[in-house]
Amino acid sequence: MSTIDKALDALFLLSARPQAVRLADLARELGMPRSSAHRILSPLVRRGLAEQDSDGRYRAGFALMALGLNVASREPLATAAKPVLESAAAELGETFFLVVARAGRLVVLEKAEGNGFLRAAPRLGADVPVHATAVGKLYLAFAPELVTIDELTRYTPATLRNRKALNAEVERVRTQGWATNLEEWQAGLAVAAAPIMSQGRLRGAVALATVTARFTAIGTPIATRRVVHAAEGIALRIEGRCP
Amino acid sequence: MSTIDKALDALFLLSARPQAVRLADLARELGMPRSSAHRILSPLVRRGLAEQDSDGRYRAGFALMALGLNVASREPLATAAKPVLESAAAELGETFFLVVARAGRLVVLEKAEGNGFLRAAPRLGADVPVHATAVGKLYLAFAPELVTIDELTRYTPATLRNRKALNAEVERVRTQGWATNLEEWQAGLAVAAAPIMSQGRLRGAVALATVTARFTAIGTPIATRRVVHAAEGIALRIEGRCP
DNA sequence: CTGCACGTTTCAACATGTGAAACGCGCGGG
DNA sequence: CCCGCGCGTTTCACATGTTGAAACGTGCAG
Repeated sequence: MSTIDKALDALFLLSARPQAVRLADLARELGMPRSSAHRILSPLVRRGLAEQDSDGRYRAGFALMALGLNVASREPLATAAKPVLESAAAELGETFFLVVARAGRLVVLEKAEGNGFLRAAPRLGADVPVHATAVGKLYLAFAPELVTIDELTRYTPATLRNRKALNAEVERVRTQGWATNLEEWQAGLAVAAAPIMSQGRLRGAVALATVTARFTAIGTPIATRRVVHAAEGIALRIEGRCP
Repeated sequence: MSTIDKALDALFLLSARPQAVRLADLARELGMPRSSAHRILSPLVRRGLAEQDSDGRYRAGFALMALGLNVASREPLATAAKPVLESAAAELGETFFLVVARAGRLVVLEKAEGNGFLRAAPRLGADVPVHATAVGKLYLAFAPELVTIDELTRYTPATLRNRKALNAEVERVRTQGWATNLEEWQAGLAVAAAPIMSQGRLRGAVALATVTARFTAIGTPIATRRVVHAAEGIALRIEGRCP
């Protein structure tokens, strides 16, 4: 294990902790003496990736935030999607977001939240399961090689938990061109999603997420039409055929 | 310079680049042979902090985004501020955001954007200058030890560029309890900001940012009253005295 | 085919990281 | 008041990981 790996271990550990960590604890968890942990942390602190509060404890630093946001803003898909998501969210008053596959996982890249008191508020950069979400079904239908699906974890009673049922659902998604998720991941959460296709390949997906009650009030036809429209709008934008 | 420093150099360089970088270029910019750059990158790639596209070029990885967002969500001030910022933004239709000082610099921690076609859209995690912003003046007035101010860069004709004028302005801000910035940083941008005080200390600032024309239409009294109200609301929330 | 530039791998020389021990400090109990 | 404890930090002989020229395999242009 290289020195860099050890530093990254420390960095990930700090980032995962909600509160500041004492050097002694951090050293114990990393399996190294305090002096080594201290030496490893000092370059991280110097660059602002880690910080030390007044009583000596270490926390993740703000420079991490700036680094991470550079990643998001660098994605042309995210910048293309933002206005489209916003106008869709403003129109229906519901949350729309953009999800893409990276390294086999589904990541929330951009979002525009609805205005409800109760509303979906996905965290940017957060992971989303494959087999229990509308976006996951789209990827399984149109680009299964881009996602890895380890096990069919049961999130709710509605979660599809056998391959046969999931395959049938994916087949349906492929023919109809959009996907839904009715409380299969989280109780009370209903989602409609549409694929963003460009040059014959799946680039990402737009999803509309809301409380099940409001989803049924809106109606599947209108919801799916709206996400399909948004996805097509984004596809046009990334192809440069529409400003 | 330690190995970790070199890895961080590479990481920051990748993050700063809008596009993928070739190994040879990266090695040249870091002043090291390609083999060293390659060895340094491999742990970064393994952890997802860097990625390689199909033609071998390197880019910043998505794990960076997740790391950075952990930092933001860990801040109790940000979570406390979010609903307050949102209701203020919804009420006036203008952008409200939360700024705090970290490591001597002013960082945008949370935001709620307005709904105008032309609107302020600060980037989370982005830096803001001290001497040419409303929030900077608040920090100079109430917690000057938390910010460093290197030189009075001239951003616009309205930027305060001599210490005497700046000190007078800061003095005025201290007595009135809020600050404004009328195109001192960016042409066309007007801001009103109020301090979030808790336990006698400055914890951050709420800012309302909009186009100058709309700012004058709203009027300084109303704008400042709204940011002061929002700042006080956030202060109550972080003290746990209000849900 | 030839030449070039790229990303990657190798390995002896050597710079760099390692960790037990010690330091200075703040704290709480005897 | 002093003692012992645990903390973050510093030190230094030792050994481990890093270095970089060179070579390899590949893809591409002439």
